[in-house]
Amino acid sequence: MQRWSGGTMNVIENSPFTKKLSAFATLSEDELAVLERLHQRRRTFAAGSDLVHQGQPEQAAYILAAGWACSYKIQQEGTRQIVDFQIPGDFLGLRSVLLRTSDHSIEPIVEIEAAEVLADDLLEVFASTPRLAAAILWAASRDEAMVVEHLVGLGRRDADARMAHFLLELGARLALVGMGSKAGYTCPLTQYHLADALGLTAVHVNRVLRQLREAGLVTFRDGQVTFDNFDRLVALAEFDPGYLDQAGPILK
Amino acid sequence: MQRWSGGTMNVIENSPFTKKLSAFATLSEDELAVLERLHQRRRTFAAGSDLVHQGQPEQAAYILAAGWACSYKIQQEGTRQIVDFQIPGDFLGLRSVLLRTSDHSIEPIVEIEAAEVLADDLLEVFASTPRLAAAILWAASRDEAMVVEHLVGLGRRDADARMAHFLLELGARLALVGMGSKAGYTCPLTQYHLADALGLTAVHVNRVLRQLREAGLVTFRDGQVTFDNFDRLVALAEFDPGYLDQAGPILK
DNA sequence: CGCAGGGACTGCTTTAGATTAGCCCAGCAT
DNA sequence: ATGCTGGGCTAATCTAAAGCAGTCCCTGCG
Repeated sequence: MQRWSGGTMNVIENSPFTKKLSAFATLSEDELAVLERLHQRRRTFAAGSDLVHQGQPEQAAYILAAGWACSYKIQQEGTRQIVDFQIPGDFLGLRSVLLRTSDHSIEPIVEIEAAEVLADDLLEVFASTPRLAAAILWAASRDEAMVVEHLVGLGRRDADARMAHFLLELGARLALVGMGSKAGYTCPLTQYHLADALGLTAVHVNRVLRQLREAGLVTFRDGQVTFDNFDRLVALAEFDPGYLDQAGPILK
Repeated sequence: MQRWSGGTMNVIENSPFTKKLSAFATLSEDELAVLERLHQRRRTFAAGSDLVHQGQPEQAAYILAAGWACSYKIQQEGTRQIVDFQIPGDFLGLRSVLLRTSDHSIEPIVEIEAAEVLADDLLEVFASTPRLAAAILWAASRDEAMVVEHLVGLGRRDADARMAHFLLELGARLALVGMGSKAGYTCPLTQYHLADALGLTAVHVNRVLRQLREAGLVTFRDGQVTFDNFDRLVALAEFDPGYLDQAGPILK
C-alpha cells in the first residue's frame, strides 16, 4: 500500500535525509524540490575505500542515501578512534568543507550510495530556502551533540554503560529514518568497529557483549541488534535522548 | 605605544573575537562595524554561576570578551565531564540556540565579561555580511574539530599524552588571541578542572603533572603554564595543530 | 579437499588509573 | 593565635580493562 503524490516527489519524500529533517520542520513542496536537486549527483563507493582522507584539502560533502560509513582519526602508532558512524540521511564531511583541510577520514563500512554536495550547492540552498538552511544547521548541531555525548561516554562511563548507550543511541537514530524500533535493528558493524568507536579492545568488546547478553539486556549477533530488556538497558546506560532532539521519549 | 585608527573602531579591532576571525579572513571596515554592533549588549557573570543550564530551553548565545569558562555535562551519579574550555574570543552556547534544549551547562571559571547575541542578531549578520557568516561557521567548525580531537585523546591517548596535548592546544588557542606564546601562558584552571576535562581523577592529574615537570617538559604551577621543553612535549603528545586551522606550525 | 583469513570467543597475566585516606600550606575570618 | 577552607600534594591498595596467546567456526577459493 503506497500513496503516490506524483512524479519523483514521493522518492524524495521517502529519502532518509528528508525523513530526518522533517523531525525538525515540516517541509513545503518548494523545499522538497530543492532537496530533490541536492540529491542529483549520485555516486557509489565500495566498502573500505576512504572517501575523505585525513589531511587532504577537501571540497565536497555527501548526503548518505544508503549504507553505513564511519568517520575516524588515526594516530601515529596506528591506533584508530572512530568518531561517529553515519547512517542513511546523515551528512558526510560537512566540516571539512569549512575547515581548509579535512581533520578526519571517512570510510564506507559497506557499499554506500551518496549524493555529492558542493560548497556552491550549499550556498545556494542557504540563500534560496532559509528554513532548509536552518534545518541543515539543526542536523549539524545534532551531530555535534552526539559527538559530545560520545565524549562523555569515553570520559565518564564504564565499558558496559558505554556499550549500552551506544547501542541505544544508534537505535534511536535508525528509528528516525525508519530503520529501527524498540525491538532492535540490523547492523553491519563488527566487534572491531565497536572497539575502535568505544575506546576498547575487540577482546573486551566481546566480553562486554557477552555480559549484556547473559544479563538479558541486549543481543548483538549475526548483524542484528535485539533489545531483550529495553528499559533496564536504558537504566544501565542512563540514556536520556534529549540531545537527539527527537519527538517522544525514545523509539516506538 | 598604540595606533589609533579612530573612535571605537580600534577597540573592536583589538577584541579577541576579531583577532580570531582574522585568522580566517581579513575583515573590511563594514564587517568590523557589524562585529562592533554584536558586542553591544555586555554582561558580567560571577565565577561559578552557570549561564546556561543543561536541559533548559535556551535562546541566547554569548561571545566571551574576558575571562575563562567551561562547558560540561553532569551524570546522574554526579561525575562531571568538561567538554571544552572557552577563552576570550570564543562563542558560548551557540549550539543550544539551534537545538531546542541545551544539552550542556556553561560555567564561568573566573568572573567573565560576555556580549549577549540573540538568534535574531545572528540571522541579521548572516543576511547582511555573508563573509562574516562564513567566518562564524568556520569558528564553529573549529570548535567541533577541537571536541573531536578531545574525543580522540580520551579514547586513544594515555594520561601523560592527554595532558601534554591539552596544554599545547590551549597554548595554541591562547596565542591566536594574543594571550600565550611558546614560552607559556597564565591559566586560572585548578587540577580539578583538568581532571574533569581529561577524564582522570584530581589525584592522578597531580601525579601526571609531577611526572611532566620532573621530566623537564612543562610546569603547571601557581596559575602559570611554562613550557620547559616545547619540542619534546609536542613529540610526547603527537600534537599536530592542523585541526586548529592556524597559520604556521604552532605559536611563536 | 584442504587451507587461509576474518570474525567471534576465552583464560590468564599485567598495568594504568581509581579509590581511599591522608598531609601541608596560604589566606582569611573569627 | 586559632581554626577553617581550598588547593596542591603524596602513598597504599584495589580494579577495570589491556595485552597476550590461543581456539573455534565459518565462508570463500585455488
